Amino acid sequence: MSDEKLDTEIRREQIAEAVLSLVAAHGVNRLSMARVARHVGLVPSGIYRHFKNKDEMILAALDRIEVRLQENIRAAAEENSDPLDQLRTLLMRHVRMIREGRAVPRIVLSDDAHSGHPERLARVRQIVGAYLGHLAELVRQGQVEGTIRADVDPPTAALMFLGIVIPAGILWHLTDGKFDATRHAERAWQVFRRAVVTEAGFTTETM
Amino acid sequence: MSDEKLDTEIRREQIAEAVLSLVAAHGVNRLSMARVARHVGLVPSGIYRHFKNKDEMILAALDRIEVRLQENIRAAAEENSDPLDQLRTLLMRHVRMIREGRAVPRIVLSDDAHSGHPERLARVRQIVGAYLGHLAELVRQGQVEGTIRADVDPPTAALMFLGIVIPAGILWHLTDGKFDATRHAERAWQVFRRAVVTEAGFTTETM
DNA sequence: TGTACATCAGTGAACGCGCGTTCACTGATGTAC
DNA sequence: TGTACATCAGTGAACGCGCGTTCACTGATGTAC
Repeated sequence: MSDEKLDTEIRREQIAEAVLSLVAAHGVNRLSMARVARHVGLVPSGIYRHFKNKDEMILAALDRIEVRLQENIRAAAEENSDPLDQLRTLLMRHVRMIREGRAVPRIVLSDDAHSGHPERLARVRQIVGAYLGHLAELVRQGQVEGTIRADVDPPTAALMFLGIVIPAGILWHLTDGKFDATRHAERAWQVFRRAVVTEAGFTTETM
Repeated sequence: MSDEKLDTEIRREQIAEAVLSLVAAHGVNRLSMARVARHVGLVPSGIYRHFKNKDEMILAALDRIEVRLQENIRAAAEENSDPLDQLRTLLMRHVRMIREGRAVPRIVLSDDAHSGHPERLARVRQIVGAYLGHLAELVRQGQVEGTIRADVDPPTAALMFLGIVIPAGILWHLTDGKFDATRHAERAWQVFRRAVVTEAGFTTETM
């Protein structure tokens, strides 16, 4: 099939990326060892040189998802100092992730596909939990700095923030990309922002 | 297996309900003809007396989901006159649906499981679209009556409303029911309401 | 009320298929001498 | 610089399994006479 022999570290990365792009295209359900193998130019059994089994292969893909989410958070923090601006940047990055394939939400949110695979479920729970924790921390920072209302419960706000992104992703996918996720995110952000911002935050910011 | 012979109409209902409860318990992925058959006391091939194939069986389950959603809307309209109160009632009914098994969101939102089944996808799109339309209409009514801000885009508000429910359902399921969806819904509702209500609506309502 | 018959829900064996996984193998690559 | 060898990524045939679906059948039920 392929006449090249590649180092297992390179292959592992290649395979994990193949998993992400196949999930983006066809969903977790239709992910098979044969498809993944074909995508990287191997024969199905070749995958087993690099991963013990399908579960471990998917766990490797989850690792990469975690990295991407952390990169988002870091980039948002670098580009903005104000927590509300960081949230806005994160929102737009999420929309881009949705439009670029939706692998991340698709693999993270299809609990269905993970049921019966406790390790995967635990990993997803951990990734989502950590991400929500980051978001809540941003809300808390905004409260300390006085731009976000003190009476907002940070975990609630964090989940509501995902509540802009997740349904948008679902609708985007349900309509084959016809739903305008960007426009929804922008409009929803205005509404969300109005609900959590203080007068101080309102006057000092532009968006 | 079963010594009873039942009318096909009764069986169809029974089977569609079995689909819903099995999806609630194990997800769309693990739904098999054999499981459904066992659940209603039949042998797998027995299902084919009542449905042409698996797809048609699932479409029948989708019909029942649509009915339940419409019942929710009707009940909310009967219990409240004010659109904002109707939304709040719907929210709490959604939370109850989540806690009672999550079959509705699970089957509606697992686009994964529907990919490669165009009829199912189209039906889900139609059900979700109609439901969002109802929600947006409630927002519009509130604007006419002056309790909801005129500058809120009704479809955006409708999707944000689902943005309270959907992530709550996902988290509830991801944590095996440990996440308190009711509390989240109540807190998120306060935030959502504050973002869309007018001063008139604020003073005339209690919640 | 009793009998013959048509209907049709339920059965169980069998099918082809795609799946995840195994295993003995091949042969390219890098290393030791 | 050239040769022998160990390593190990990739191969392809084979497996057992659960799946959706089919089909000839059985036998309970309701109806016509």
